[in-house]
Amino acid sequence: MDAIWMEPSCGRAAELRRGPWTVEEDALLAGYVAAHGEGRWNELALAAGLRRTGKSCRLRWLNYLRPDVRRGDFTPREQLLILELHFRWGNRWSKIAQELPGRTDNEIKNYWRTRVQKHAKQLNCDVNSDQFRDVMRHVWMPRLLERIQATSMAPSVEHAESSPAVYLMKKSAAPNSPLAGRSGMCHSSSSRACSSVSLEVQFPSNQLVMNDAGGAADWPGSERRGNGSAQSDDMFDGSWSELLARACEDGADSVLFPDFELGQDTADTTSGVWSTSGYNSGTDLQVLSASSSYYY
DNA sequence: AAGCAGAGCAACCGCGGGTGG
DNA sequence: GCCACCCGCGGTTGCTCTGCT
Repeated sequence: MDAIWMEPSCGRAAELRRGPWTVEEDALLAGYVAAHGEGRWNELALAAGLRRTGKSCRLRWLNYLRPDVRRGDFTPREQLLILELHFRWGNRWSKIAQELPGRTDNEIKNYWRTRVQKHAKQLNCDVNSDQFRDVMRHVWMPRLLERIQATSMAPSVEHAESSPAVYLMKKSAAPNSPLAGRSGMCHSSSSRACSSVSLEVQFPSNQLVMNDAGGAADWPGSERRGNGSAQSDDMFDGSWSELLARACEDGADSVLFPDFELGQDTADTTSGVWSTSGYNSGTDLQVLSASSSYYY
């Protein structure tokens, strides 16, 4: 890189290194943190003999070296949670990351920017527009729920028992709901599109720690990138993007979204009623979980 | 095979909040 | 109350890899 590496024994103030971390630097940092713990990053950088800023050390540790950091594609559950929490908190990446064990704010932020914003751009929608939010609420999120449910129902899938307890029921919007109160939400001039979706997904405590990307292999338009070892679970890929493009171009009223009616009583033992038919029938949706309630 | 463009991700930067002197 | 320092967060940049032509 452009910076100069100097031996730690050199007494002079050395050039600070920038750019990608080397294996040696990683080992130094990880070893020092293991021995002395996190925090006081500037002091740590000096004591460990790293020619890095404290900020850089902290970032490297949190985003890469931390033992519990989890890598790989986001599962449908994680995608749904990201969408859900972004509705609630906006670009509060670190806050969102707290709800996804093993995932970093940087990773989530990158996901949002590379996947979600990319597709918003493809649809000629602003990612923060009500139009795009409606598409996410009424198309993407139900589809994710469907996939989560489908995965949990597959008897041969190893993680079937870890499916989230997802309930969905029709519910009127909470009066104090920020989303319900947002002006311009009814872009399609349809009152049914004004439904304020309260989504809520409960994950078993161990759920997000495991790599449960199974079941995504045959999703149409799934793309491979990077080392090619992972297959995307991106719900916006391929034909789905085309559908959404039509939705944005024509307006929700003129597009028949798939009816993600899933059979009742067909899921795991925790399954209740879940259907997006509320969208078509003019009622609001709510996903309930056994743990807490999210109201918009 | 080479060049190009786009996607994804790691890392950096600037700012604001918190804390201690 | 003020200042300096540290930490954490969100936004941005730039490098690397892949696929396409």
